[in-house]
Amino acid sequence: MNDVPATAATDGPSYDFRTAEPRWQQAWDAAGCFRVADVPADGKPKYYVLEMFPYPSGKIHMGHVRNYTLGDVVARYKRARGYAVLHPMGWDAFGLPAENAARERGVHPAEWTRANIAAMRTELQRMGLSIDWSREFATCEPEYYGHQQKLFLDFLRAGLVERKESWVNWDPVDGTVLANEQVIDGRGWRSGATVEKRQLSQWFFRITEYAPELLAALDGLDRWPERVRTMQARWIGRSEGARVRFPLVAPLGTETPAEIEVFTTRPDTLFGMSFVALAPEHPVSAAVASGNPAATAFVAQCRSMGTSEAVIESAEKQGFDTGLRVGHPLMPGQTFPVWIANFVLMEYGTGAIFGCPAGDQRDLDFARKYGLDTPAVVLPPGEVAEGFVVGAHAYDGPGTMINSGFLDGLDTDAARRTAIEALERESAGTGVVNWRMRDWGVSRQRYWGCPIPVIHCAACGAVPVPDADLPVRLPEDVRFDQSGNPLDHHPTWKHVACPRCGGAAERETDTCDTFVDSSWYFTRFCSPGADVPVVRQAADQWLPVDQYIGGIEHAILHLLYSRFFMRGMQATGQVGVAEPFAGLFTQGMVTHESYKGADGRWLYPEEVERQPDGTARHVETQEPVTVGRIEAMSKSKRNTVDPAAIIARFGADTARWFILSDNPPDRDIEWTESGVAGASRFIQRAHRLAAGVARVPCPPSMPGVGSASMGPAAAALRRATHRAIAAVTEALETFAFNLAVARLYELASALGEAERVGAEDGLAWARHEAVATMARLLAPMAPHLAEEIGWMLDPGRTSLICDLPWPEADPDLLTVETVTLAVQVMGKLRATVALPPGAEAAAAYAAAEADPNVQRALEGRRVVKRIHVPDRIVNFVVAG
RNA sequence: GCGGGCGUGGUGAAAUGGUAGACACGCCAGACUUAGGAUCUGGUGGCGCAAGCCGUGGGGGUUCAAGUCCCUUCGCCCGCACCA
Repeated sequence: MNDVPATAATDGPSYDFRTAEPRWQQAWDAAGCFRVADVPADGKPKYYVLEMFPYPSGKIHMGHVRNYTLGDVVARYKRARGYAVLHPMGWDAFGLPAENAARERGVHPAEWTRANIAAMRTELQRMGLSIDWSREFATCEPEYYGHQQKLFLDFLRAGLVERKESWVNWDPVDGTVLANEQVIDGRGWRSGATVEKRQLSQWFFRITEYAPELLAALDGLDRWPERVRTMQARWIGRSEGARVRFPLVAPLGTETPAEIEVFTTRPDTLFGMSFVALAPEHPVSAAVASGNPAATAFVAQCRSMGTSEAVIESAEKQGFDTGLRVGHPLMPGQTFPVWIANFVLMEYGTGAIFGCPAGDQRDLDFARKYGLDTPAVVLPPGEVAEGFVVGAHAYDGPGTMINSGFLDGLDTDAARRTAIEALERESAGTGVVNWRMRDWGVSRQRYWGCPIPVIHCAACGAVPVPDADLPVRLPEDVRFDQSGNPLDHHPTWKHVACPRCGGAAERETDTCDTFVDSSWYFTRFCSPGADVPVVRQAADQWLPVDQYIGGIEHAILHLLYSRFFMRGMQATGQVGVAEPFAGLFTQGMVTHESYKGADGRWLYPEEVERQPDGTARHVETQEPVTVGRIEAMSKSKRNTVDPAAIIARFGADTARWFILSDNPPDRDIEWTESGVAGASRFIQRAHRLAAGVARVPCPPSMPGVGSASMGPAAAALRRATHRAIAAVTEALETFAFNLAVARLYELASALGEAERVGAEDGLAWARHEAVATMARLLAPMAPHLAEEIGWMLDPGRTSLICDLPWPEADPDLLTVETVTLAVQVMGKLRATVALPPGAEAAAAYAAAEADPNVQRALEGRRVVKRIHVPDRIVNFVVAG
């Protein structure tokens, strides 16, 4: 069969993504390609792909484009590999920005949120994501948060929720509690008011119950980044040590404890004690302050100091001598002073420490400043006990105990154990494991959140809302024209009858931290329409999430809370597994140059044009522009590029292709005009190559590889095609999407070369095979183009590319005719030789030695050793 | 301070201990043209006419062979942090 000569590639229409992309999106939708059942019966293995769901701010940003493109590549690839793939999308729709919009623009949070969702849904759908949109939900709708209230009550009944007093950051102007992150230099981030510490009654999830398990199970999360596991482990913060009680020599009265309990990881150094230091918020500090203006002033001063990094760094150790003294359980008759110190944290341990200046630099600085003792107790290896004194630096390493009574002569570890035994014998302390993590306070004095389903009754206390009365709906008619929580100000909403006694009672007006909403949404996706939080069968089918993808910024809180929530849901029988996310991938950020105008204001990229000489000018004014750092896109720096504009101008496939190319997905990527243009050119080129092939009908039969009926160019193209299958598959399996892109560029180049060969036996068939394969390999990354190419090759087809199985490489075609071996002399490259694959060592040496360059390098030298790595390298080791 | 990561061409980056720089951007030269955000071809780590020499932040080591493994040092980035 004769091939029709290839026509020039430059004619014919260019790829019109503007019509093609919506066409294929509709085709996928009409065919229901990406829908799966809650409990499928098709026997396929399951794969649950999830990207962190977006907050509906109104527009998608490039971080979303990257996140959802990465997830879509995985979802489409796994689907082609024969998995039943669950790939849903929803909205993390509660939160403060909606309330701010209400205050600033008078639009109701619900209205604002729903409009944003509608706008963002359209933008996401234009990306051509393989999402089962029938599962979509928003956390702000009662159909979601009502079930969350049910979970809250289940957790309450299971003892995983409790109400307790706690210190909070209170913004007196906004009338609300602030998270630590919302307190900036001691002031509320919105109001600017000085934040007060208040003790409030709050609802807590008892996440500390699971601290040991949340820590231990990290080891099993072998498809999580090491970094994230380390961050979580540090957050949970397990440390072994002892609690030690020091009796007050003269107790302050019956209201105040008669002893001070400290936590220490170094009970071995108890004989090195020089003082006790209390946190300013410690009850004993408060008791001292109540009768002592100087102490009161000191405590107030500590409280006013910010907790920001810079402040801590520069803050000097400061203390206040209370005049109190404590006894020592292991040193009868001795007493030590009790100080209040600004460096002791109420949040960690017991809020009190014993100071051992010899073993802790902080304690040493403090002791030196206030003239306290600094007894040495640990002798570092190689030091002599006689005359050993504590110098400028505390020693916290291992050593031998001195000046420590019955511990003398023991090494540090043995002393630790012996000291704990002694403490326990004296009933003065006990060995304990201390955890840094604290319970999760979820009460927020906000309107736009999930109402906590509890009713406060003067007679019955906090009474759960009966299940039959769920959901507790947010009232729609609320006002945002005064500070504080609108739910509190509502004239009627909170006034209800007590479900237990029928008396007058009040609803809880606090709403849940929005982290609660995102702690179980992935379970809801398994059965989003159910009238219970989750259908157990559906949850068992899909969970855990096989691949979760999102930003590193959620490495701790969101992921830890979700891990806790799954355990709670397991304990209450909702789900069967404990870990929500079997695989986690944290993507890098999308960055861009930043620009500053002559007036010092940030400029958007579209306001700036680069000059040929590398400088930049304002598009309109032509004033010079300063090119700033390349950093994460952010509204404040205005270095953002709008995905909707990019998709309108270049198409979704171009945006997807660019965001996948160049950089590995876990690294930051710089968005550049030239990069996008390059991606766009490839999309057009691939289309053009396919069009050139589609113009010639595909011969019906496949010529045998290497047979006389197949020419060398055809054979080479077939090899390139099958190498591409193997290489792209490997790249997609390992999240090396940038390499998958590179391998497809190579396949396109091979097609281009074949195009120039002209007529050759078998080439037409090989070109069809190459293009058809390229379409399928492109499909996870540039799905619209893939469908378009598939359609061009076979306009009458009824199947979609996205429904085809993943191609398999023919092993016979992965072999090569010759391999190039590097020939080294003493490790230096001297030549390369071409040999058939699998050539024996003798043949390799012979070929190498025949090379003139090698001969010159070996001349006059004695070969003492020859190395042969098959198909790789020959190395001659010479003497002289 | 603690923890993690990263240093490779003009740029983004590749590289099971085995030819450093795949692929792309940019640049250079050429071809073509219905001048397009084209397309196609060739070239492009440095020095050198060449043979060749040098080259993965610096220094040392292991090895026939090191970007890769080990030690050390410098620089940058991210996270956490008065954690007892």
